Amino acid sequence: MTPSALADLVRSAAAEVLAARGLDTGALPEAVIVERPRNPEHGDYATNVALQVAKKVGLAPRELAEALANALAGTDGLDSAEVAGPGFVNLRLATDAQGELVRQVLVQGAAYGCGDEFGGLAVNLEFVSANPTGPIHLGGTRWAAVGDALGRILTVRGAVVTREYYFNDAGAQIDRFVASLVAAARGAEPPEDGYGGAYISELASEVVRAEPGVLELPDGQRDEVFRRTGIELMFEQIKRSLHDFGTDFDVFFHEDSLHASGAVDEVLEQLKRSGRLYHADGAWWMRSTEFGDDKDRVVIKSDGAPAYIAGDIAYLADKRSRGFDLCIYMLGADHHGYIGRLKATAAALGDDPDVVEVLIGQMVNLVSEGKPVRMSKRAGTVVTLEDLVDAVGVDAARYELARYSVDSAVDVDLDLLRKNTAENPVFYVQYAHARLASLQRNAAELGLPPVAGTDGSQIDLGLLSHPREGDLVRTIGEFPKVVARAAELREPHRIARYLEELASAYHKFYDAARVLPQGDEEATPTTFARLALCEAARQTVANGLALLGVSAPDRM
RNA sequence: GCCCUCGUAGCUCAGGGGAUAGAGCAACCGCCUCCUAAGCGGUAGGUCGCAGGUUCGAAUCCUGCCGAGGGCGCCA
Repeated sequence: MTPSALADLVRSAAAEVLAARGLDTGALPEAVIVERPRNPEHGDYATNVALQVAKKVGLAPRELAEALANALAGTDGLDSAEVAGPGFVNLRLATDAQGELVRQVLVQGAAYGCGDEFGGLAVNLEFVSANPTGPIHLGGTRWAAVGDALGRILTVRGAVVTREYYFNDAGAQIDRFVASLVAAARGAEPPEDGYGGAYISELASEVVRAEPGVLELPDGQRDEVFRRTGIELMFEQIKRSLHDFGTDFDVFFHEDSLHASGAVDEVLEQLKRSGRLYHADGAWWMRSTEFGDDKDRVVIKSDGAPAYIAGDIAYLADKRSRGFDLCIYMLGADHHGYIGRLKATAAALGDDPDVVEVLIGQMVNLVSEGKPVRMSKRAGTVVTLEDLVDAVGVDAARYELARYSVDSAVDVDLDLLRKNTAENPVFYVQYAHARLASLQRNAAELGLPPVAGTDGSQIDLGLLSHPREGDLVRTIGEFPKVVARAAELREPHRIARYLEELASAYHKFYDAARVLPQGDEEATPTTFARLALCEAARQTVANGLALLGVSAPDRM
């Protein structure tokens, strides 16, 4: 029995109890909470529903719990239902009903954990979007790992996700980037406010190699060549490192294209016509305060040039015109002021502000010798995506960055990276998968029929009666709920934390129970029941790691 | 000054209305003639920043304060 089936069972029993007493069944919560108590004495599962509704319907919590327990007692698949504490009902499943879950995982395979509560919602997920003026640094790397995982998680819960990267390839920032390239190519010092890292001179040489004679062109033409070629080379480098990191995008959107196509002018005209803009102090302002922003925003500067936000407005309009129901932006904490502005933009465009959802993640800090290291392109202390991957590999890097809530700032310890340490929890999880894969290999070598790919109907899963077996089954059973919750809250780290729990439950089981026959022993029904359980565990670990974009190795 | 996030074991962090607050790492003591010891068991380690409030019940929700980080441009 799955946890959700159990929850349904509890809810209908509770409804019957209330109805039998002529009480309002509407007092019941939509989703009854059935959770796994941390104390095993409190049963396999426990529900607090009696505590939640007793007051509403005017009953003592324990009295209601008592009635609920009586109604549940004797239900098919339940071994016991007992009242405890202030009004909890503790439940124990019959072993065969519990083992049924293993069969479901075998049948569902890679689809175990999927759901459809998003029902085809078209989601635009924009993340990383680092400026194309340099390589992806650690902050961007965090979003690459978390955003990619979120995309996978939303997808398996029924959303149709488009992953998008917004290149800010217009404006003064790019001008400085180009000027820095030109200076480097000419062997000059980088300009004030320019970029001076080693990658700049390498890029500059590449431009010269690709376009010989560029330095002899008149300044205007020369800069144009550096702009076009330099940006293109930088793009390629960024795309390549993201791809190598396992993060691919459906759309790389160029801010420049919004200006070139006239989309910016068009949307600004539209806003003027609809009275969303006003003219003051020589500039055009958006009335964003009317839509909850802190202050009105300049969208056309007094020199006539569009402000940065103008591109954002046109970009959102573009996303909506492409049919997205929900536009998610993943931004760093230094952009939290964007929330109000982007939502106001949606409102100004005549949209529901809720089509815009901004996820703010805290910063990634560098630590060395216990002290924070300030990242600086000039000082050469920028750590890039490649640096991280070189130090620990893609799997460890992705896992490490995805296992923390984005609400908490992450400290990356440079010394630890240099040590190439094996202290990362990713190994704990991957090792569980490798052990499980190894079990299936060994079973095959013993000539046992494979469990994977069958529906397990020939196997007596009621034999899984050891406490460690029950723990493992129930932990596996939590997976769909965890994925759903991660999708709902946009919190991929829940997957990683769950996997650590699952790996732990497996390692404990493995330690306590022998799976394969030893020596001259024959395979028994228990052998097959355990092999099925192990295959269900392996499948679940593999599905979870896939959501994080981390490999599930068969050997380590 | 205003806004956002955080403050939980020595360290890094989960848990975000439920029962005796958890994991990894670090420390200490045990466990491989046997399916992968990158594992398992045990010991030790806590005023969940502080003070009020809401509730049958608060680490969790609300208010204030303290501390840390990040924002508050006609920059992008």
